[in-house]
Amino acid sequence: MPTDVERTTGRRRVLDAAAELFVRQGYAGTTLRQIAAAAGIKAGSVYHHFASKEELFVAVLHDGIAVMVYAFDATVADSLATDPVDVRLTAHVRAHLGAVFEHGPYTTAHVTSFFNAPPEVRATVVPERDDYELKWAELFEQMFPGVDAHSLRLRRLILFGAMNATVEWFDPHGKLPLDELASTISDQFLNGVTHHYDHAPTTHMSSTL
Amino acid sequence: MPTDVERTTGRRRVLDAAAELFVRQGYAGTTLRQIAAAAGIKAGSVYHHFASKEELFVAVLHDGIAVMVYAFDATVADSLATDPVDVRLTAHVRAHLGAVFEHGPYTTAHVTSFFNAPPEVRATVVPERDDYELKWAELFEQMFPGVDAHSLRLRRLILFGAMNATVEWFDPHGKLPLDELASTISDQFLNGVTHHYDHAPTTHMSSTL
DNA sequence: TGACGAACCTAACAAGCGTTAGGTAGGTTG
DNA sequence: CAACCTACCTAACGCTTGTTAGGTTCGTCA
Repeated sequence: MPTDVERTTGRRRVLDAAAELFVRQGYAGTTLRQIAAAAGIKAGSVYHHFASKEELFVAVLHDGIAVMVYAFDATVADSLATDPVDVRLTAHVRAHLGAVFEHGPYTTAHVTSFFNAPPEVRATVVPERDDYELKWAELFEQMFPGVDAHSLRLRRLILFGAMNATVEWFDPHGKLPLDELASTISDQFLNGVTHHYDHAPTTHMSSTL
Repeated sequence: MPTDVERTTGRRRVLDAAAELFVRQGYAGTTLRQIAAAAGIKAGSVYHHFASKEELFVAVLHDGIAVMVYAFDATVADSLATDPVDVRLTAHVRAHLGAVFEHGPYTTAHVTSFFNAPPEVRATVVPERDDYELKWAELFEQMFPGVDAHSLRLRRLILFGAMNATVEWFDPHGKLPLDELASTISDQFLNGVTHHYDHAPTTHMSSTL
């Protein structure tokens, strides 16, 4: 039973192997010899497909964002602006998590190893990253028209943090379905914990010691 | 005007320098020569204080957790179990963020470079990490007594994700005060966005295209 | 005064790193 | 058939890495 890496060939196989290793070990922590071995070739042969380790890494990050952008756009195309906010948000959260957990290690690699990457590498990917963030910003403006821009940005970053941090604990092959995770995060974002078990928001719900 | 690193001496100075570099570059991306240079000594001299790079890194992570635990316990001591939930949660969120942004780079280093660290290093710190998580788990059980354990764990992980991800975008020297960030995250967690600008939760708030 | 330890230095080590040059096997195309 | 391309290999390069051994400086303390 071949793994995803073993099924593919050539350039794509190197990318797959690299992404998987970058996820766990980061950019600096992953060697070209490790990548080559995981792809079933020798280290020098990597240079037939990529000019440098840095270029390979950038290609992985690039693909990671592309998956996210595609998932976002597909969701926009699938949903109506007249849909209830909770339905729309859940769909987009689901799409983002789907990009992270269901489309290979590319998006995951982006989430876990972008921050620690060398500045030159980060600079290359920042514009694409901003594009994706802008999509969400516009979605939020549409969904929450009354809220001021600063506060809305803050809330959006909080949601992003919650979504991306799932890579550190969520197991896509575990008991909890991705759909459920998505709707929980969406519900949590819109209504909070309080709403869920007690209808008096915010004040004095537990007086037990 | 000496920086924090320049003020201290010896072992502590090495730790400070190391933590600061680990934050930005991760474990593998940071060299002993960089650390030594930032601490104002030579690479070989680091071994007078630490037996290996790994031990130095573990020491940084250890201190990072210690700061978090201390902040948590201090908050418990300062607040009453009869306080409203929002007050208690805000205080704990504030304490966690304070640990990250106001007590040197130790906790930040822990947040940004734990995941990518070599497995042996992670294994060393996991028990201490679990202790801290357990404190939060118990706090949550106290604050939200009606909610089932699985759901509560999920919500807690979502909050953790939101809090820890702030290291990637929040500027402690910027316009937004840490207090405000803390109360926003706390409010977001308890009540959600919806509650904030519209009292009809969850359904159909925007019908604009 | 002299012994001692803490804090640091210099100089080097083996191993591993990213990278390169030049070569080979096999398929495709004129 | 010859030319060429793609996909790899071998073998090495210069450099950096974590680490070590052996020395120096300097304050403390008996």
